[in-house]
Amino acid sequence: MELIIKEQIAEILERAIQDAQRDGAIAAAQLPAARIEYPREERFGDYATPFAMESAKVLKKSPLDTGNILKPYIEKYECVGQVNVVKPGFINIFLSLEYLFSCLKTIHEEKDAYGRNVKRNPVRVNLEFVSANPTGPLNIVSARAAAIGDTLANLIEATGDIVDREFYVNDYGNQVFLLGLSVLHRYKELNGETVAFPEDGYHGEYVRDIAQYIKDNFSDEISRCSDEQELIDYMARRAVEYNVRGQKSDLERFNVNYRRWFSERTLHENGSVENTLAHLDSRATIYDEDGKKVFRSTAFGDDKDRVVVRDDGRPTYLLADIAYHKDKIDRGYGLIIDICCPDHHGYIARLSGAMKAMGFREERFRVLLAQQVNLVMEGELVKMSKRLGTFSTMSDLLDEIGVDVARYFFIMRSIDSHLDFDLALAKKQSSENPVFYLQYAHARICSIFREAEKRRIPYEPARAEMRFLDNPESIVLMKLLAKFPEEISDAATALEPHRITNYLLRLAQAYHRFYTEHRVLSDEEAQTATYMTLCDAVRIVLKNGLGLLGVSAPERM
RNA sequence: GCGCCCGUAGCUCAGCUGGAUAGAGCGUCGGACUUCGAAUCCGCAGGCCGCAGGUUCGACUCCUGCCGGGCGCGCCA
Repeated sequence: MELIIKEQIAEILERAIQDAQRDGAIAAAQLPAARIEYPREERFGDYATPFAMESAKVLKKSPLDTGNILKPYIEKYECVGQVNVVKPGFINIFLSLEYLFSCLKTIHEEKDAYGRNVKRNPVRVNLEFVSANPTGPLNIVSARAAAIGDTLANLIEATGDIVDREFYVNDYGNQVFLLGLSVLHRYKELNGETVAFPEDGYHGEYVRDIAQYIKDNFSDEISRCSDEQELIDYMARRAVEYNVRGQKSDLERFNVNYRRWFSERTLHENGSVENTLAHLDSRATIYDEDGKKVFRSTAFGDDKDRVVVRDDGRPTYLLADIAYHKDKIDRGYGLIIDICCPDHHGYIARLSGAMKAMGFREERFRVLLAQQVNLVMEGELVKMSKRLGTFSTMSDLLDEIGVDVARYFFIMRSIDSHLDFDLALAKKQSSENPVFYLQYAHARICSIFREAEKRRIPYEPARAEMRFLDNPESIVLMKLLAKFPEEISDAATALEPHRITNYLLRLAQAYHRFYTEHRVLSDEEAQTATYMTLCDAVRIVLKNGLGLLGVSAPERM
């Protein structure tokens, strides 16, 4: 059974047009594609097409006439209810009650799998997100990227593709050196030495923790370091280890699990960086300038060429990152998605330029920018800076408001918009949070089933009858349930996870409305069976939907 | 100066890739529990979609120019 209704309607429309042409009812001309869209208002219909208007010129017919000709051709299909042709020339299509009723059965059959598609030829997708420097704990922006990335991965998987979640660890270069230097300084302090703190060092309190951790566990190995340089390297390596472990556990707590943690260092050590340079060179995109190697990124849309090897022979960060992305290409992914932080957006042009230079098709590389998060605390803006050590960590946030609320809040806004995250509000008014609204709907349904059990009312979906569902509240609810797979598909292709939170909100709202209007457990057995079936379907979809968001669906609250 | 994101109800934001009379939550005000969970529901009020042009049957949506807010513009990562 085809799950995406919109695609079914599109097919029906195509066939209707062909049939009409075959019968000579409309001209056999080259026609524009029959687009399917959603009417602005529900009362107009479930789906609409502007086809009659768009083909007016070619057909030399008024849109209303075309619409009326097509109407019977569309109406003869089982899943189509009413078809209306209105004012400017829209053809509005309603789904039939029979069809909606049949969707309830589908939901009960598929249960946890409802909404999930199976593809014969799934695309392998690489989704890289968070990829914060291993120089400290994860902050709030990383938390947003984590929620968005993981949810997006869930959505793409639900459409039938295969997603590898990946975290790129920048465990190489100057920042790591500075980290080592800072830790060494704190380490010396622990041993009673006093020296000036490194200028660009990391001031955060956690650096002392790392120093203490190293002192507690690795004193022996430290005593074997022969000089300062070796000592710094050692500190850096242990500190990275410590931080990555911390980041990993923060993310796991947040329900985010990676397929792979990719170390930048390995690219330098196994020759990938050099190979990538040679590869780019072989494609004539590298030139020499003052002893440096420069990538001609302007040939691929960047506004400036970029140095990839310094005059002292050391590769830049960009070259390693290109090597990393070459590695992804070589692993055979059909789609590569990066979610990066707002302060990296100037970087996108040169990287996607490199992808083009390596012959990777443009539309198969997507970079999403997870916009900034302003943490607001009682009306005050909280500044976040790792360097200054004045940031609030992701783990602090989870302590404050919990995983469910945090994930939901980060996902509920479009990825493009800056997010004002009012911590005090999220915590204080938690009972009025949208996430609780959704969870409440779920718990409420579970409660009905507990009540039924108590009263020894059996659950008999087979006895459900369509006639009890012919009322506005049930119809709205069934339409939403039927559209779940379509919502997933739309959100996944647009790479916009926030659409699912909006959808679930509408579903919960429709359910609460249904609940106030209709008594589920009544003396009429067939009606009870019908409404229990409907409620169960809502419960399944809520649970599956919340699952995609990584938010729990409690049975009682 | 250049580039990216944003500007929609008092506040926070949707608006499904150009469609019909612009929506929701919170907040304000007014209603609804002897009955399956009132963490709920119903109703009222609230708008020149930043401004000005352009594209067309039709623009919150696309183009151009301004105004305002945020971020970036390293051979740091």
